[in-house]
Amino acid sequence: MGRAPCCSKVGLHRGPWTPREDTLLTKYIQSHGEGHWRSMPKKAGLLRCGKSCRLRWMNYLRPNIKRGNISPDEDDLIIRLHSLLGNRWSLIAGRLPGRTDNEIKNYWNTHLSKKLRSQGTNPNTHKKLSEDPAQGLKRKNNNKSNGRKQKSKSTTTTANPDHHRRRHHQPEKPKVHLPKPTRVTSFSMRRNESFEHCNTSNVENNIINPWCEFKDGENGAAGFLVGGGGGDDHQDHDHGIVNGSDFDCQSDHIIPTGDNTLEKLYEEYLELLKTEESQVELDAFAESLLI
DNA sequence: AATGATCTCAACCGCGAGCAG
DNA sequence: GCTGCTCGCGGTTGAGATCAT
Repeated sequence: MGRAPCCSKVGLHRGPWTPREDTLLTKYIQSHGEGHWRSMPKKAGLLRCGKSCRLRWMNYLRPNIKRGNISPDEDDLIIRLHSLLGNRWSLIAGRLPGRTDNEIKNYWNTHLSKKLRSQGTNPNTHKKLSEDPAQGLKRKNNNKSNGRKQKSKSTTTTANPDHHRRRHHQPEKPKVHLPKPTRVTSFSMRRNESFEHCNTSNVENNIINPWCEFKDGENGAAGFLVGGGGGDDHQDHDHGIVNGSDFDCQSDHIIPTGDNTLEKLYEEYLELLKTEESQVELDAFAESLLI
């Protein structure tokens, strides 16, 4: 890719993972747990850098990762969360059990930003393009494909027309405070502690409603809402948030994306927007994510 | 069927934060 | 407080897949 490697990788494999490498990594982690990424490849017999191992595990090999088939509800939630959080993919992924931030980021860049654009909404600001001085042209962080000639087929934009119509009947959203991106860590965990030491407590506690946690303002707010997403580097275990892997087999009944849970989440979000103090509350909400 | 254009997404990168010494 | 190491995040890349002509 043209850039110098971040560390010495002489003799290391790069590019797509082979089934054998996947097996080696999976078996190693199953018997030794996560963590120690730097030394892991050597111990596992892999000619990969630690970063690559971690990425592969977090995004593809972990149990309970959902692949593809992003539902309209998830679609909707991603857009809503993006309007609130911006490009904080790990936080957004933390709200979508089983999804990784890399997947959501890709999905946003390849599908959702186009969809919003085709609907006359600036995907960066979530304002109507006609009302947005930027007109969706000022961009740096946007999908590079935006600069490309778009195909006339707009299949990716119309998976569920009714669904999107509903969204755009929403009242005009006030400006949402988007805090500067920052690393989010809600509580410390010793680096060499395996996640098994802390993740189970969340499942046992069965924290389900993140908005209650948010309103609560106690540890749970940071602990849960700070969704160190699934992501290519998801850090749920650090934050004690609940996501797909933490849900384990319970995820389907805790946050089934097909039922009205997502709607409930958004309804509560809308309630915030309706109030006069919504800006203050949203600021507080956004900041709570960064605690 | 061939070819070029465009899209998708797995994987890579640099940066910055947290932690230990 | 400083330094070095490790990890996590978000942006970017490019090979392969898909589409249009």
